[in-house]
Amino acid sequence: MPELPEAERARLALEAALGRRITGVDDHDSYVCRPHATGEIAAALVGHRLTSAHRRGKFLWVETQDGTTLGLHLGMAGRIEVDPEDSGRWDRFRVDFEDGGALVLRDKRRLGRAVINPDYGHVGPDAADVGRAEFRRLIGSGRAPVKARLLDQGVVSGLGNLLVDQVLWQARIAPGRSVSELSVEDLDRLRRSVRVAVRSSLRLGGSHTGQFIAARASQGRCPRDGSPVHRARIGGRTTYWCPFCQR
DNA sequence: AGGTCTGTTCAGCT
DNA sequence: TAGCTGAACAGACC
Repeated sequence: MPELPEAERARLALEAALGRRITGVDDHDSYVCRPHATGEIAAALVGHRLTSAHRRGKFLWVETQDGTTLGLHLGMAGRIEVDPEDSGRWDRFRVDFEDGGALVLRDKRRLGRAVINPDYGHVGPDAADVGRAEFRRLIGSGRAPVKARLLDQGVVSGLGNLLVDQVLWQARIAPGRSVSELSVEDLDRLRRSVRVAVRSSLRLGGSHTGQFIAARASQGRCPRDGSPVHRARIGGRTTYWCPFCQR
């Protein structure tokens, strides 16, 4: 379920749709395609070809040769399928190509999005390559719990609930700590953990591959020191951490 | 059976 | 103003 690594997999899948002439678009799902009226996305895309596929954090977009962009987001349960073998009631958005293939946003929960010329100006730098100075400034200001701040896609984009717990465990920082209490050394260590955890999850194939996530799932013990893992709601999300090694 | 959940956006509070 | 909560989406899983 989609965090940065799943979004990157989707971006790779989108590359298979490039260069092919669009002959039809099914954009009738008014929730997934809001704020567009039915037919608006079709009118913007039919007759064109997609030329490139991009991603920042969990936000995806493809471009056509005339400069139109189609923004896509996987929500909590979405997948991108190019040339799917079947179709069904979970296909919330569909682009058909002249060659008979298609690009589909398949999403049981309907939390995915398809938008023409989306404004992603509010989306922060990608978690995989956020710079040190930028990270210090964006994460370190204010008083929010550090977990809530890391989940804010406008600050750094790509981290979801699972990755953030993994990152904070690696950095040995308790999720409820206020960012105002973090030293520059804390912030730099946290940034290293963000980059390491994200790159590792990309390599291993998903946001669920972190070492701490296994302990979390089995409501077990900290892989580092064996302490019982605590659970609480922080930043509006269920959060697991080791109260012994995370301070 | 009812509660929870890997995401985003927005309204409404404090 | 920053930051929180709940609603909306709708199925899977405990």
